[in-house]
Amino acid sequence: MTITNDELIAGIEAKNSFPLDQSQKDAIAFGAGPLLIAAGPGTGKTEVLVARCLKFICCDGVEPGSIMLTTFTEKAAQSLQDRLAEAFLALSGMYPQLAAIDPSALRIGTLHGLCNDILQEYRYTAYQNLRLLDEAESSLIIHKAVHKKVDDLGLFPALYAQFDYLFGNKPQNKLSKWDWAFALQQMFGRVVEDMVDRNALQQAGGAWLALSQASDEYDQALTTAHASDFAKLLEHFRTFLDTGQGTVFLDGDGSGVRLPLTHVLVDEYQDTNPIQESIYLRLCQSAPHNITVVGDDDQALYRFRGGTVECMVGFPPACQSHWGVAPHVVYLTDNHRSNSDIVDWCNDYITSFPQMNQPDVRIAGKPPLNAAHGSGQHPAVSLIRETKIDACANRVAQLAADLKTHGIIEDYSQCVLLLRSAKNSPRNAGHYLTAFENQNIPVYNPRSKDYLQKAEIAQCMGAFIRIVDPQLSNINANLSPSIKKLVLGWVDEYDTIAAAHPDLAQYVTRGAQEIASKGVDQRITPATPTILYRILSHEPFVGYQGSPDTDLRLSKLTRLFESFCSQYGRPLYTDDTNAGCVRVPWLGGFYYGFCGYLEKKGIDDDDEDEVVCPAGFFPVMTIHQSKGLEFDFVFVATLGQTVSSSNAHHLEEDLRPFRVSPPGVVHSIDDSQWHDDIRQHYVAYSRAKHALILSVTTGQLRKKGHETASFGGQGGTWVKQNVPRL
DNA sequence: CTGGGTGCAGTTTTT
DNA sequence: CTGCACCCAG
Repeated sequence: MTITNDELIAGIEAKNSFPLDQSQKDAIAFGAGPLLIAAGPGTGKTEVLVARCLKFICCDGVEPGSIMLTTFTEKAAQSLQDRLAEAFLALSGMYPQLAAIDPSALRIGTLHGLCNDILQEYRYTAYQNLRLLDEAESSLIIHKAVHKKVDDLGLFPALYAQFDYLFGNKPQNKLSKWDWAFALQQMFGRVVEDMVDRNALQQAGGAWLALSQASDEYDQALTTAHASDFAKLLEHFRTFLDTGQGTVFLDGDGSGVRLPLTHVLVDEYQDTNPIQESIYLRLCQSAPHNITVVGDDDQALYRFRGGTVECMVGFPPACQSHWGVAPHVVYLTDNHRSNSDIVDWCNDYITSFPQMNQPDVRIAGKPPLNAAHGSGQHPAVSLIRETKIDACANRVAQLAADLKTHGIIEDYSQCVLLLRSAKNSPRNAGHYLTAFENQNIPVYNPRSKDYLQKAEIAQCMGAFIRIVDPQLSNINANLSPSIKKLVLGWVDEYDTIAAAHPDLAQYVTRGAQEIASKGVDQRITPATPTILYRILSHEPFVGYQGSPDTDLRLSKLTRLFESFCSQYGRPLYTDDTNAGCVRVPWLGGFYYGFCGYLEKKGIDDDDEDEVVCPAGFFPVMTIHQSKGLEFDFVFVATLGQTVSSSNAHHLEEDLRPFRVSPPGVVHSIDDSQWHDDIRQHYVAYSRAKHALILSVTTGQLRKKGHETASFGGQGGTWVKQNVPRL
């Protein structure tokens, strides 16, 4: 029924048609107990994780239903699932004895997804009939319900005094309700994700007590709304694990109906947060603690959402203190991605900073990357340097065009331009986008699209406003200029298309008339979200259907609007005192709450397809987006920024003394802001296969190693090689 | 190449 | 308010 480890390795190698290196084999074949795989960029960590999972199933005879495999994003989970299925298919073709195995019972997904499934599956009482809120919906609840409670309790001054960094530089008297809502949301999330002890907060008094009281109000609001947010989901799951039902989940029911959970594999462990760490350690509490964690401590990018590399760096001591065993550690160092000059450069870069050589910053004993490929003929790491950004941008675009005309690349999608922010503004992608346009190079930049300016959104919102507030009489002086501008822009957009779409115009006018004809406090039909759906059932919206972008954008809008309506009341009523007018408080909520959220936070376009970049286009993306990807020619720009701390750094530090389980590894804000900035550059630089080209202005280059993380810790003296002109 | 002044714009993102 | 791009003077 099973195969040997050697057969498995041979099978994987035959499928890939290239051999695995020795550390990859070691990682795949390691037996029972905790395993830490420290995998540098391009070392095949996903391959190893998939193979190790197959080893459990095909060699050790572990029931697939006893294995849990988690990753960080939905997209990564999907790709893991695909690769596992593909590899298993190949293996069972080679080894017929595997045919009896059904790998579909394996639990693969994001931790959030799996926790949600399991809690539903076990009908966990505290999680029954709860609606899982996305970030926007949770903001709306805080804006609507929690803000006022916190204000009534008089907690704002204490909270502002302690958490002023969450408000930029705004003085307290200038803060809007949304400023508070977003700040509170960050605090609440952090309290849960860092497993902060509420009792300890209470006893500390002052701002800490205020935070604890505010968090209670949020909990109350969630209970009232029968809802949970992402962080609370994990909290529920963590609690569940210590209940009787949780014991059944962990140990099985003995009858074989519920299988015990015996093997856990975690990808991207460097981005794990404390509550996730606690879940993983609890899942593997039974000996022999079969947990495999994979990641690269040098590529941690997600501190802003609670991830702390310290979980990964501190994994060996955590195993030691929880279970009294040290994990086996395997380093994957053979880089199969980049030309050896780039590998050398990356090794130099990451080690050139004294900050990275402090203890407990990187995993102990981590060797440098080892290039599996040789170097090419052309310079692999080079510099485009001009005095101004637009000149840099022109040279990048020129070089891209030249690469294409000289046949060095076949398609622009073999390249990428990496930036911290891909927004279309002069500070960010702006100059580059114009330069590409001038060279007639088509650009793929999903993050530069501005959702709210899209015609279909504007037309739909404009039509809705013309129904509920036809004279725009509730857009008063108190509404902030930016919200007003957004809303009036929508109405304009609708007005200009109304004549060309008489059916829609008629529906809108009739709707408005119907409201106008009602007396005070009359119910308006249909239900509020339905009005939006009816608008969308007319032209031009019907004609938009079938375009995936547009569909997705509109469905995002309707989902958010529904959630707004469930908070602010539906159906609509006419006002108590003004006949023929929608309730003024509702309109206030609509403009300040709903439109305010859209204005302040914006909405992102989803990139729906699996393709990284469509053929023929030159991709422009954020470094975050590029994580896990590779490109032949990598251009990196927006370099040279001063290293600075984020809200996440401060919240993490402020709440650390109150954590249920204090972290084993701690760094000061001054240090960790450097670590994070260096890691971000490292991710960017290590994407390149054939060539890495830095695009910098002389001004940016003037900053020395002690001012910016962009150019290495020795004052950037090793960035010498100018890119040759073709 | 560097010091210093002016004017303007204003992160990253996943569940 | 801060920090970056850009400009000018030496």
